[in-house]
Amino acid sequence: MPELPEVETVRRGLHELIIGKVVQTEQHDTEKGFPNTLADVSAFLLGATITDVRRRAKVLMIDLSSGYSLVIHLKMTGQLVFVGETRFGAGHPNDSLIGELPDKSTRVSLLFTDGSALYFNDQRKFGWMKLLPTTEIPNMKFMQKVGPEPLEDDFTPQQFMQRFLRRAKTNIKAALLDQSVIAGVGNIYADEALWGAKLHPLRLVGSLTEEEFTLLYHELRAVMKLAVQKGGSSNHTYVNAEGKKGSYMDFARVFRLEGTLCQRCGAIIEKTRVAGRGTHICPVCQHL
DNA sequence: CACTTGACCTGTCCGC
DNA sequence: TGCGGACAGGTCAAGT
Repeated sequence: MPELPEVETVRRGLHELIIGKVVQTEQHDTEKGFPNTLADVSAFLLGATITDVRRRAKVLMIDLSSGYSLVIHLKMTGQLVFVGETRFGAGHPNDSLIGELPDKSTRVSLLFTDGSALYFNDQRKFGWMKLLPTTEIPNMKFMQKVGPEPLEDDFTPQQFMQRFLRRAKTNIKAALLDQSVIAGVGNIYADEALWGAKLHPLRLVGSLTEEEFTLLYHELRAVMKLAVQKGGSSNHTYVNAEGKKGSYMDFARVFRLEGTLCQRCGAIIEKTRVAGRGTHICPVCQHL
């Protein structure tokens, strides 16, 4: 499911909904195949108040008054859904895509003292939720190597180009997806940004001109900003903190549009495979 | 070291 | 209607 815009949408929703809530009980999936470290340290979870909800790259952090944080990666199919003013297991927003919670893909349930709840659902179990001291988060392996946030105001085209040149001999799509180059880009927004910059995904990073890097920088930021504004993109699994979908796909220009006409030149959009991922291009605009 | 590929899981869709 | 295989918005460990 989620790339930076989707995770940011979830973060904003949770920030509105769960700050100040006090954790009363917690249940988690103990099946193998779902990695989490909640069991060992639940003493730092129960009775704690939620103080902040943050994001770095595609990782969410829910800070607690105990000095610990829930650190969450949704990977492909993870969802964090808040259910307000109900009892455990009862009810949900009327326009939600989510049925009654918890359900068979619920991995973690957090019940708050006011009767509301937060559910971590994950069909494919790639996602994870860990509880660790807030001060330890920057020491996580992922945090050590992850690249800069592309939407930060102080992120410049020069930085952008320099980060990519670390991967000069691979193709531009693989480099965009590499979290150590730039944080938060995934398959949707990689394809959308490459179309915007008229770059073929197989172009070698080292072959791009400074002008092409600058254009890609602006296209990537524009696409991600629009997606945040639209609440992200939704397939059948992505939902925000209220269980609702985002509308970016209404604005997509190539992603999952194979067989339709390129809005820029009228050629037929094609789907191929690059860096092991389904890849959508306009074969005319985005030449090698 | 840089780069590519397979593995982790479950569900769905598509062709036979 | 059933079955096999490919594939799904991510990342890491292993391989070359």
